[in-house]
Amino acid sequence: MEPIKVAGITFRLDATKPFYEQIVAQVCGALARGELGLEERMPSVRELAQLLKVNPNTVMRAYQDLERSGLLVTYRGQGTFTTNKPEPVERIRRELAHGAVQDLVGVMRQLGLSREQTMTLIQEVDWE
Amino acid sequence: MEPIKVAGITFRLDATKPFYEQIVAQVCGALARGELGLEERMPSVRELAQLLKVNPNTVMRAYQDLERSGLLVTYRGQGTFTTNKPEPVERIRRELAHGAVQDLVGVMRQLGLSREQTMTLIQEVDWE
Amino acid sequence: MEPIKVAGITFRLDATKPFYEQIVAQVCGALARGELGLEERMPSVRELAQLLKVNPNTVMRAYQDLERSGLLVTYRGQGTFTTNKPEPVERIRRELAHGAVQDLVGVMRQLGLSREQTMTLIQEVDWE
Amino acid sequence: MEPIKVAGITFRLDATKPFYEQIVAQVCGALARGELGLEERMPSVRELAQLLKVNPNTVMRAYQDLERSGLLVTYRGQGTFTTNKPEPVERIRRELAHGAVQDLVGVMRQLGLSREQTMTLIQEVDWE
DNA sequence: GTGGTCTAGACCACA
DNA sequence: GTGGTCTAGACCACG
Repeated sequence: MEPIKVAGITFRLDATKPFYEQIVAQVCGALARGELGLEERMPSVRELAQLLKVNPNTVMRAYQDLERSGLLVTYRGQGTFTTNKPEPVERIRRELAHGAVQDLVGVMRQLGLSREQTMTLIQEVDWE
Repeated sequence: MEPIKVAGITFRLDATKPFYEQIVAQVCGALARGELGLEERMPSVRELAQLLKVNPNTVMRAYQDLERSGLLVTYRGQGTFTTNKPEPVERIRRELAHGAVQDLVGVMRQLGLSREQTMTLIQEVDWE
Repeated sequence: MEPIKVAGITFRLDATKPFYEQIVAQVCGALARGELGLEERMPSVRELAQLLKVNPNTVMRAYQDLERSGLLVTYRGQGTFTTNKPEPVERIRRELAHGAVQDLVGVMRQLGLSREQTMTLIQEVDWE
Repeated sequence: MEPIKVAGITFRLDATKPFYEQIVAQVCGALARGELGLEERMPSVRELAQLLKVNPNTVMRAYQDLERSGLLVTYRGQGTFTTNKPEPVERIRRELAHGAVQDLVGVMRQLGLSREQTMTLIQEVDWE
């Protein structure tokens, strides 16, 4: 519903997609856009769960996914931090962008639309 | 899986999404591209199930979804046919294209990419 | 689609309900309205099937239902005729009307509508 | 069967129509009559299946139909709830009432009965 | 715990 | 032959 800001990240959850995926995506986005810096402390699992009104297991799963991607690291007893290296951020950013483009191209080709027709549709859509 | 062609439709199922959704998408695509004409007979539920090596219930669910969208009609005891009206096909085509563009824009904005950067990525990708 | 007239009966079949039910209903209707008289010869199964472009089995089933209701009688080698007694016609007419009213009342009560509200709705609908 | 009450809904299943349609109709009715409120939790698929002594798939199909009509919403892992908006309820209510009246009028006209004769029949029938 | 997908196989209504 | 309903039971994703 209404956005929730914490530690430079703006979270906005809706029921149309899995919560943990949305958390992953929004942390990725904040890192990719530079709103969330490197080596910054993340809210704790329980803290974030409370803020977002979701089950702690859900946040846990999101953090685990993000660790697997190299975007977060957990220091035992210290908490969870964003990576100190820019490479994983860049890599994930490229992967996500590429995947999204591939998904679009898949649908458009299935519908028999050309690249030009697709570009026109993207020109017409509101961006901001 | 290797693609299976029947009645102008090419089916290719994988395990990443529900089978019935993939069947729906591929029938939609065949109609949208004109490879599957209006008022044509669809393979029977049992026949397609056997060809795709899935359960008849799975095919039936896909056919029922397509009927709800107005793309298929069934005549009692006669079988299932594509609609004789072009409007539903055009409508679905537009809906799918619009949805795919919206999904892309959502991801790109989240990553902080501009419309121009997105267009460049689309220019770079192989289309056919 | 377009109505087909034969022996005082007007047939109009659509795909939304079973063909045999529609044939039964339309023969009943023709009798109830007096458009089809008593002791009249019905078209043969094969003849009617051809006219209505349906399977002869479908017409057969309709005739059997009508025989069971006492509206038709078959004389071997002579063909099928409407009953020579007015009672079955009146009885069926009452049964059908009563059944239709019961169906309506069932739905209206389920929706929590009163008899008065129902009467108002019926007043508003086009009759002819 | 004897009626089964749960969460403000009274279920009564018989063999004359598909179970899932009867479940749909009875949930619609409970919503339309206000016996089932907005934003209320529905019994879980498995729970209702057990109560009604039907297969969970049958209940699920009913719930999915109701979701498509906008009467129910499901939250991942949380369960199924009635909508928080009154509009879909009103819309369905009108659609069902209108359809039932149309069905009645169709039969009555086929039997050659006038609006007045029909009104008389409705006056005579028990309502509660 | 929740709903969702899928299978295997039975039985029915309709043409 | 066609589609449609239902069951029993498995497995998965999500919270």
